[in-house]
Amino acid sequence: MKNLTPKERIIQSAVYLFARQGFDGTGLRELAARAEVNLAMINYFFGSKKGLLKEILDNFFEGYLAIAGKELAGTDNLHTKLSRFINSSVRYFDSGQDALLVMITELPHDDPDIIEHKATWARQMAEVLEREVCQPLKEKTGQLIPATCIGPMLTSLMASRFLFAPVLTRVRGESGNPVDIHGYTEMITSLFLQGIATENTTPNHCAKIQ
Amino acid sequence: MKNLTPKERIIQSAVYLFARQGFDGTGLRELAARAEVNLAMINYFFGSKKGLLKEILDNFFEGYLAIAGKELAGTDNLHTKLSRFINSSVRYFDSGQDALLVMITELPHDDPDIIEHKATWARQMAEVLEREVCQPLKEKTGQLIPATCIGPMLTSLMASRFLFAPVLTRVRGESGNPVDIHGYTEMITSLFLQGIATENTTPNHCAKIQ
DNA sequence: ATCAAAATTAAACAAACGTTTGATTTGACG
DNA sequence: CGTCAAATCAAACGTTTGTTTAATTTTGAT
Repeated sequence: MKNLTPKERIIQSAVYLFARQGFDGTGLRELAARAEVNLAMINYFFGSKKGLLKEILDNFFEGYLAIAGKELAGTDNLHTKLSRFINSSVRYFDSGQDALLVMITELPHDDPDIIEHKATWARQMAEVLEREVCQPLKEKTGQLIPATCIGPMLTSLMASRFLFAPVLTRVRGESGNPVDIHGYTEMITSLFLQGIATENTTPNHCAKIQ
Repeated sequence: MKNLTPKERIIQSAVYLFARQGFDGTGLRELAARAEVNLAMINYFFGSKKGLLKEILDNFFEGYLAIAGKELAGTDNLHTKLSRFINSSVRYFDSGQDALLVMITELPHDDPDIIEHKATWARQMAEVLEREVCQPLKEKTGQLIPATCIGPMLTSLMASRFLFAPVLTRVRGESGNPVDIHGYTEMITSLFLQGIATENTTPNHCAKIQ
């Protein structure tokens, strides 16, 4: 922690605190203390508290969009591409759970400074999905499902474990998470591609979950 | 609005503001002004700001749990029960979008006063899911998928449209939502039960999941 | 009409908020 | 060594925060 630059320490501490207390629920003094930085440095580096939030959101979206661009592009079949995308995304969410939570909890808020910022990222993501998922889906199966539906659905689905994590640890008590991150990824992939199998009589009995 | 009791006006205004600005981002004076109520009445009725939040969360969870209890119980086959549950839940989310957003954005926060409260509701929900979904699923298909996974997955999936709504209106520009609430419900149901169909030639498309 | 309980009010409280200022320290380069 | 810019600091700015107090009005039952 101490080998990081002050700016990095601020971001890291902010992600940690914003995820647990919310953006408005975290004071800059508490943040400065945790980052072991003088209070004034936050405004010095980021201009304002909102500027700090913007940088955090940018960091997250940049990585997420890069994954979408990389894993969904190409001429492989949709099944494979989506499988790859879910794998990388869940790993990305897992490696930066706090940043994911900050992104999601700030998602619905309508602060004019922030919402256009989020919309810009969402537009780019929708573009990729439209081109690499929705179009092929339409051509192959005739399904008309807009990117502005499939994006939120996929993201929410993949994020569910992390979004509920703080509550679930209380629900399950002392026993740890019964499903590891790999099992979780398989669950999401299987669910998204084949749905919950409610019958075993189906000819295509796909991979048993877990 | 004015035919509501002061207490009802406070809750209604709080849900509205909390959904758009967050719990900590909303001041009690702004809230009191919107509810056309004296500032002190909030603490008079709810004890504290947090007490108000608890009541909002209670209202939401009570309705959601009731739907789960009603639609998932019985001896109908899983497919039918889940279909019913998704239908009712999405309608419930849609009719109280703001309350849903408050619930979701407050979900990850670890305020000790609130988190046990949320865990209590989550436990009850997990109980219903375990009994009515996970057990039948195990018996019929051999799938071992815990309620603490399927609950978050289902809830997040159904909530995705509303969680992203404030951003999506900016993404799509002036054109309204291209998918109405009925189409959305069908989408979620189809996805959850059958997955995204990536092929129109169905037989054994179950590729290796990474 | 009376009276106690409930509801409503204006005013004040200390604490915490985000931000700014101006001085001081640091580190690299000529 | 001197210098300039970046970095860091303590201190204070004016607001706003959630909460409490005490007084007042309204209500409903006797």
